[in-house]
Amino acid sequence: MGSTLRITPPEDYRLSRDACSYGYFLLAPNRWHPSTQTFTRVLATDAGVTRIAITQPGIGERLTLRCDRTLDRASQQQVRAGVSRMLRLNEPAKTIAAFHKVDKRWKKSGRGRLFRSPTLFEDIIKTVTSCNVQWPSTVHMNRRLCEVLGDKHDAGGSFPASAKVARTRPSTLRARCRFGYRDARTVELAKLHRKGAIDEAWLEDPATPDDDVRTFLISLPGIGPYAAANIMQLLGRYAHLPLDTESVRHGKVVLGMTGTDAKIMKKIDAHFAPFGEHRFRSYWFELWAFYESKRGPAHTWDQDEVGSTFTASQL
DNA sequence: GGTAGACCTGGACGC
DNA sequence: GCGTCCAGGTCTACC
Repeated sequence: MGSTLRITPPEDYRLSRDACSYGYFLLAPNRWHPSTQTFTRVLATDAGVTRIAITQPGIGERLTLRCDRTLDRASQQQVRAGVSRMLRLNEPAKTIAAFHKVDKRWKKSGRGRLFRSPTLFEDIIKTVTSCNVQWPSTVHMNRRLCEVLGDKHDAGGSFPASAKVARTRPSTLRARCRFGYRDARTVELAKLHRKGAIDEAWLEDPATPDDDVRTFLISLPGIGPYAAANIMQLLGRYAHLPLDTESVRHGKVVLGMTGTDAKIMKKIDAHFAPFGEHRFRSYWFELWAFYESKRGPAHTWDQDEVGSTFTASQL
């Protein structure tokens, strides 16, 4: 008999739309179940590891979190905080409306929130695992990382805490999690996080300028311009675009751009400039709409199939 | 400031 | 089954 928690989301919140909005919802330990429209994941708390299952009966209605073990008050708070961060429940309807005012294309569907991880550390590591590989490798690295280093649960491992990764040998990440040359960089990132050198409050503080955040992130091992821009959107800073080969494909195929890859990236940057501080969301939902036009709505995707085949060249 | 090449892995391809 | 090539972003050395 486990605990059941309930969270009241913003009035426009729709779980199937807002959870299935960014690729990380497909990465371990996250799992979306299309047949029941349920999100599950194994989550570590100070009191132990639990599997949570999140459902919502309808738009704006309360989210139900079913945990497979009974949680004490402190653990309940940790679960609530993690789920709130992951599902962007702190983004009220009015900030989404502000985005729709700038980019009216998404007003009807209501898109605006982007899925992320329960912790910044997980977002950073997931970003590193998405660099210089195709999607199936990112899927594999995250699954192995949870299996090898996560707290064990019948439903799979949790995402490991920075303290655990910091104690891990780079060779373990390389040999057992297929991290390749990202091994030492990942351990170094974990050490920096564990000792408090990555200050989430400062990074999320609206008073901290974007340029300062970007400069800091690029100073971290394994983080370059693409990864920094991606982590910034995960932090809620949407003014920069993480430009990669996928952006170039989008520029060519959807926007009809021509020229070298470098020129197309500059054109994309300029193309989305009018959306200002909402730039990334306009860019991303355009990409997402393209994927959904090929594969159907994201909340219907089969996770195993998408995990093994989802690459831009196959769309 | 710009650029070439190395870094790893997994998949595609040819033999 | 084996070898080769390629895609992917970051980092370093070099101009």
